[in-house]
Amino acid sequence: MKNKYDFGELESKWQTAWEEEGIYHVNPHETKPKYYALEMFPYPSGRLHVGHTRNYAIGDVIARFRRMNGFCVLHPMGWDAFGLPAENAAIERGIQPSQWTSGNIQHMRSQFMRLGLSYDWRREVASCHPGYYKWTQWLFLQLLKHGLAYRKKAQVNWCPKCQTVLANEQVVEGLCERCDTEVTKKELEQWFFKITDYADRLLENLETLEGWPEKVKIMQKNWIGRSEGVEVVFKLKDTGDDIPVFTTRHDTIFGVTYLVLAPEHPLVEKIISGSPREQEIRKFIAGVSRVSEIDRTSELTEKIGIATGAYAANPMSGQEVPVWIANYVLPHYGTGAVMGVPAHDMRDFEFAKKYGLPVKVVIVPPDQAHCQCETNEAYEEPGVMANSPGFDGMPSDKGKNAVAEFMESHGIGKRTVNYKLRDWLISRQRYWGAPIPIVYCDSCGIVGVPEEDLPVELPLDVEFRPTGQSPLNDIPEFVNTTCPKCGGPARRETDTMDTFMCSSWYFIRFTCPRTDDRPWDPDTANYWLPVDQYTGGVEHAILHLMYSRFFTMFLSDIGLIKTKEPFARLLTQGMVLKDGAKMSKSKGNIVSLEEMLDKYGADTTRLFILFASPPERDLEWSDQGVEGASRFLGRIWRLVYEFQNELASYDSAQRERSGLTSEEKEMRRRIHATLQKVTQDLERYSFNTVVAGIMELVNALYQFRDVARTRREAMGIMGEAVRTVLLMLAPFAPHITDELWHEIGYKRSIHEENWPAVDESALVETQIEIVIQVNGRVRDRMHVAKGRDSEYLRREVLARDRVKELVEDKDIREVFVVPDRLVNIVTS
RNA sequence: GCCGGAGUGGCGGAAUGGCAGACGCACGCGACUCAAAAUCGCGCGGAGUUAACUCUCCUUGGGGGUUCAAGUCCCCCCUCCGGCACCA
Repeated sequence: MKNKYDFGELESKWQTAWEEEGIYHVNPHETKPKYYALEMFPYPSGRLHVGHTRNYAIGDVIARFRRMNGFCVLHPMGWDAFGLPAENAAIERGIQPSQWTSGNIQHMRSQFMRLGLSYDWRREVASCHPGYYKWTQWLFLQLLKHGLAYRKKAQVNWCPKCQTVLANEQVVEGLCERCDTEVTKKELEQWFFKITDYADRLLENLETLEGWPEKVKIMQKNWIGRSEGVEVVFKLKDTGDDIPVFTTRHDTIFGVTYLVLAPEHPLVEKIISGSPREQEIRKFIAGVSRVSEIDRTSELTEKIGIATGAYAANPMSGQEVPVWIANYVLPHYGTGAVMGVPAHDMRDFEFAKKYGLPVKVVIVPPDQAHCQCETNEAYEEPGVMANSPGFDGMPSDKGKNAVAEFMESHGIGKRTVNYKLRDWLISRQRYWGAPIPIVYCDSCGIVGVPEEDLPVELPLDVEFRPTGQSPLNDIPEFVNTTCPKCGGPARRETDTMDTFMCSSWYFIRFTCPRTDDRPWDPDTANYWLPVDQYTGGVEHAILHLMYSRFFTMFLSDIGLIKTKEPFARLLTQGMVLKDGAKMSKSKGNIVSLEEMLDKYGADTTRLFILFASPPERDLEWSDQGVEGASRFLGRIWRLVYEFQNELASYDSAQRERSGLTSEEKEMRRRIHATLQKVTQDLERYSFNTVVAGIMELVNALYQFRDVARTRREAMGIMGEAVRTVLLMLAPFAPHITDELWHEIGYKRSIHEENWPAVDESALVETQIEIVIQVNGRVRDRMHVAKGRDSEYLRREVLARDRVKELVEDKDIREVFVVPDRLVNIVTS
């Protein structure tokens, strides 16, 4: 054994050995309970950074801990390999997206290896592989078959210079992220998934996800944005057209003083054409639609509107109110028309003040007898209805029900639920994605590619023209095909799928990564699913995690899997910061993972990351902290080195447990108390305190070295301690622990060992320290036998000289005794 | 604006309502060494007090409260971080 910890040689040695022996390979097991540990698979951007490392280090500790606890652990890794950066690389460097991606995957896989992560690499998947995206396409067809995939016109972000569609994330402050051209909007036929059909279930099921952070559940809840209200119909005065309006405040219906339509509302055209102010209004609408949706929906944007000259009748009061058009009404939410109640809605109030529209108070605060007719702000709280014939005096919450019932019984409105959640637009005018398996035929229309013809393969050798258009359009062999129905000439869909689609089911594919006649084998998938522990960044709290839930619900509805929720427990780890800020190239505060691995090795890097901060909190990078982690591993190395011969020859069978000295007993107590704490802390993912606990034990062992040398029994305890330390540390620092495990005489890998059991008998303490307080302040302490009752403790404490001195001239009012803990004497 | 989360030594961070500051970093001292590094050991919130073992007081963003006892529970306020943001 070397006297010095030399991580470089040792780490690569074990990585090779583990891979050769396949110790992390897993298959369904008949008797062991299953455990599916998963970390979010990365986009192969080029290299892993320390942020990734944190994610994967956390996941690896969880997987290894479960494995040692007798679970059959599925722990796979793969690549979310489609996406835009590959196309940018193609344009910038003239390299094929596929080549660029596979080069990155190779490099990053080797980085994964260097980190010593316990993956079953036989199960690796890449979403850009035809064997994978064949089934992504197949899933698209299932959605199509069940009426959940449909096509409609939608506005998309369009860069006139690049001649292409941009995703929202590619629009930076209204400009194209690549060429800084102002982004415009364009109507295109797009594919959508009807995720809104699942809105209620996505919301309701959140309550069943006990292992999810509250924060993520709230974010999803807000995103779904369910709101209950009524849809009530106003009639246009001249034409008699219906204008349905959605409101959650139907108790304020008598306070309506105007109606507003979104500029995109279908009735707008009919109302304005031929009106005397037609030109003026058209100009206004054009002005509004020029603004991007992001700016338009910002609260900061000034509310502007224009009167149409038309009037509509309030179905409850019969009162006629002017119809306006305004930028603050959104076409996609509710009915695209809003009733204006300035007295009880801040936005309406602001708008009414600006344009001189009347304010009519119909809700009075509960504590006010009379209506306050001069208001300078909207009263939005509940109150008592007023100026509402037939409903006056009703509390507004009751009034809502009464109004809704009245509307329903008179056929002028009905109760409705609205959601902020919109259908999922999955079309991308991109090359590097899974092609949408659709064919357009002049006689048959939209035709799904037959399942047996999948995959629709992406041509790999493509030319990127500076037009920025998807190169698929330029490949006649791809575009031109025959209609699967009629055999006539047809065109292929050239759009590809949103990459979130690829990542919405990969956790199922991992259960059967090489099955090629179906997406997965149901029995195997049902054996493994759901994922028991999912670990990843909180940035995916909404999109990825909600899409995956949607897919899982759909697949369970059509009987392809049993589980209704994909991830039983979710851990969202915090960011890695340097100098208080997120690492970024522009700030120049990047910590290079490669450098860390070269300089300190994987074990130290992992240990530091897990020790520096609790997993869900942000982590401040510290080079000195890394030094500390490195020093600790060196300390363990030297401890084992010092006792190697003795440890190798004293196996556990020779361990003496009776007739121990008090010092020896205390050492054994510490070993098992630490083991107990570490086990508990691992269960609750408190990795930083686990490491701290092991450090404390090692510190104690350094103090115990001289005792250990005194006799055989003591050395036996040293051996027990070292073995326990190595086992506890194995999930964190897998290389050094395996090396030392072999150095003390074991032949099998430490990663195939079981988690040690706490010896309860070692924990029994005979003497206990009792804290003595006077008026809540610690004034003394004493040692007594464990388990003494309150009466005994009270007597003993009051008999002490120190206590007598302290309470001398005062009356003792009360004495609180917490057995085995503390005594508090309260004096007057 | 709304919804989350956090605020504890010089720093990262510990603490089922029961000894605040575990563990690590930084720093100081000692041992080893010709010397340095590495290592091993000791100390380390602040103020005061004692010749000394000591003893006392203050201290978990600020202010109130509940309790024998509060970093922890309740109310109000401040700061920082994250998410949402005209959703009718």
